[in-house]
Amino acid sequence: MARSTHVRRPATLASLAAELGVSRTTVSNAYNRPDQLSPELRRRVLETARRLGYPGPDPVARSLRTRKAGAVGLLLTENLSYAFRDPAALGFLEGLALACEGAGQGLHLVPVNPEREDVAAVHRAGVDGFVVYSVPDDDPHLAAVLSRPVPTVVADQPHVEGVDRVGIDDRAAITALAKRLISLGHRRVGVLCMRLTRDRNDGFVTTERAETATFHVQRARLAGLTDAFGAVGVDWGRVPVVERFDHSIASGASAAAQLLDADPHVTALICTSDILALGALAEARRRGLRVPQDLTVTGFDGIADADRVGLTTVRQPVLEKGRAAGKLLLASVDPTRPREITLNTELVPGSTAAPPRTAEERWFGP
Amino acid sequence: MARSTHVRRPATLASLAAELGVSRTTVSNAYNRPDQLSPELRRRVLETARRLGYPGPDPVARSLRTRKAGAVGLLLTENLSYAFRDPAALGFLEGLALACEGAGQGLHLVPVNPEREDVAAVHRAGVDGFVVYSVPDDDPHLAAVLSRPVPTVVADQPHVEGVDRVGIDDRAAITALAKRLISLGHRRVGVLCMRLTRDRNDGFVTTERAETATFHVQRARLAGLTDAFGAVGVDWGRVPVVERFDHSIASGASAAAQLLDADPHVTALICTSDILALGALAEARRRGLRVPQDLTVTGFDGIADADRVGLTTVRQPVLEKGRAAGKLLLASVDPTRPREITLNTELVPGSTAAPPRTAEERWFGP
DNA sequence: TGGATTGACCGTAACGGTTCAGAACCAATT
DNA sequence: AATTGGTTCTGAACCGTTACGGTCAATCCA
Repeated sequence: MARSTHVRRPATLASLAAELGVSRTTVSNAYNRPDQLSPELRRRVLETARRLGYPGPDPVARSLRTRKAGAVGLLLTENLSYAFRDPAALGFLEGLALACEGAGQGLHLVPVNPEREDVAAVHRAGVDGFVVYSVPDDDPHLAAVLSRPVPTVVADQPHVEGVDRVGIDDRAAITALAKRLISLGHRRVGVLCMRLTRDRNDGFVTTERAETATFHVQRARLAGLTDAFGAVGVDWGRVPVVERFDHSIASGASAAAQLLDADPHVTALICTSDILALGALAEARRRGLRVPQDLTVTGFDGIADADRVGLTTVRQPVLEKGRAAGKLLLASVDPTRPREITLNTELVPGSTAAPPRTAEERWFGP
Repeated sequence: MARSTHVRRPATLASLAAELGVSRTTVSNAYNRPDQLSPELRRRVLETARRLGYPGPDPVARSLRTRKAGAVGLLLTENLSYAFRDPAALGFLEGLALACEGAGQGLHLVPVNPEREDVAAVHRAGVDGFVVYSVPDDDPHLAAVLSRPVPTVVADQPHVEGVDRVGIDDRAAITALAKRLISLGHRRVGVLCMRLTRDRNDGFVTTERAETATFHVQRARLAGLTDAFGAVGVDWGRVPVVERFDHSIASGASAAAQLLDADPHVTALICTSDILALGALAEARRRGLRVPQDLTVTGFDGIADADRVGLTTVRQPVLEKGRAAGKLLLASVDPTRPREITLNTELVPGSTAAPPRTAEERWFGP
């Protein structure tokens, strides 16, 4: 297989037109509106194009003129590469890709380094709109996106007034999970959560920090837990909450260790993500704690691996979320579209939650 | 959090300049070359910009002028959404994203429908170059990519003269695996392979079809097997090869079933991908065949799930491949760059390969 | 037959920037 | 006093295309 010869970049629509002795409009029409010129002339145009090595209208110039880039930008909190490792993000991406594909739109992943505040990449992206996936309230990249005159849809977080959004009711979802644990008898629980702010803070979380977290989703989930346990008289100020900046199984394990070391009497570890919960399970195993007999562990998201190990969790429709975000964005011209989509979640009973052992059982076995 | 007021689209670099009574050049410099104007004036420019709701230089117009889009295009065979499900593709994507990120380049996923021959999306993508991942020799989208005057790197397949490429030595890699099976004593083997052409052909593969497959990688792998088994006198024409269009565990299972139904005496199933091999394992389990005692199964790729089940396979560095492709593309200006990168593979012994049972063992147990 | 319609094509004006070669000005040096 | 150098800003060309509003001749219809 040989590659066709490559002219350096001489041919343009204008040069083609000159060569043919027709107007640029006509050449343009040959490509974009075949019905606007005779088949014979069109054939000649296309053939001359081939002969001159003209690759067809330049996409960038076209975009400038038509004010359409044919692509949707995607902004993520994490490094791009991270998105390909986190199952929930991946599901979202798949759904978004599906929507884009359906509309013939490209998907432009914007390269941002979450550590640095370099916002230039956002300004450089030639896109017709942005989907912003799960970033903190004060993300400078988000601000840069919003400053651009293109429609934007936020997925999950944050809530921004006047900006379309798709997500779930995190607070209600985790409240339902908490109520289940409460009805099982758990009162002394611990919480593992994902990062609450842009700054790293691996360790225990004060009530104030929990309430002022700039990651809305985490804030809402913690608030949901406060709701549920507060309603049955648990003093939330005394509930240990451990935060981890990195979202990984190893983080979950170390957070669980830190929490269990500090408070060995907790009967349940409530994790705000499945990944953290998988880490907690690993740590429990390492300590010889049986789940759920000795310790209840719950997650959030409903990823495949959670399913595999029978994790008690909340399933959210991540793929559907991605697709909804894409559709919402692509429907931006339609003033009757919904401005906010809240998807349903589902409690997954799993097998990692059970009633806590009584004091007696603790000492004498079940 | 409230969104800043949004002007419809009045402000442009020119209007800003007019408002300020300076030239467009100066406004442009305020954004791109701060050292070219006094700090005071720059401050005024930026402040007026904010006041007028000017979002900064339009990325598309800038791209037109500078001839840089700041993004790399990625072309895949499958639907975009598929890429997020196939572990090998995912690893590649992660590596590619890493490379792009490092260079501050966006990653533009081109939406192609492999069923249709709609090549327009390729022409519409405003990118500085393309990475083409694993497409058939005769893919029209690839042809469209090559017709564009931008650098291109092909990953895996096909081999195109004059086009940079990164991949592995599929033929040698699978030959090594085959030799291992041969040394274990396998002579009667079956093969499960991925699609060989753009057309669906679920079923047995003739020698001719294998040799003329338009998916170069599959062709090379089958050829590698022919090499190895031919060398020990196995008549390759008699070796059953089953092809599946869809790449999924279910496909692997059904292909294994089809093969085992037709030839129950094979002692090993050689699969050209781990996914297919996982399906073969499932089918073996369903039939009550113990692996590796009753049946040897091998894969190719070295995905995480293969590792988990101890599959005998060939590991290829998918992430590294993606990164190499990205780097190669981004180094296109450098004439001393390598034009082709062949990465190393590694035989993973695993635990799904063992010597075949003898006829006696078959009847009387091991 | 004559007015209206249609088909095929064209000229001009954007689209919104960047770039480069200077101009204007001022201070310092020769 | 003339030269040099540096800073700050400008004018005009250019990037390659498509939208818009035509022109002009051929065809249609009653």
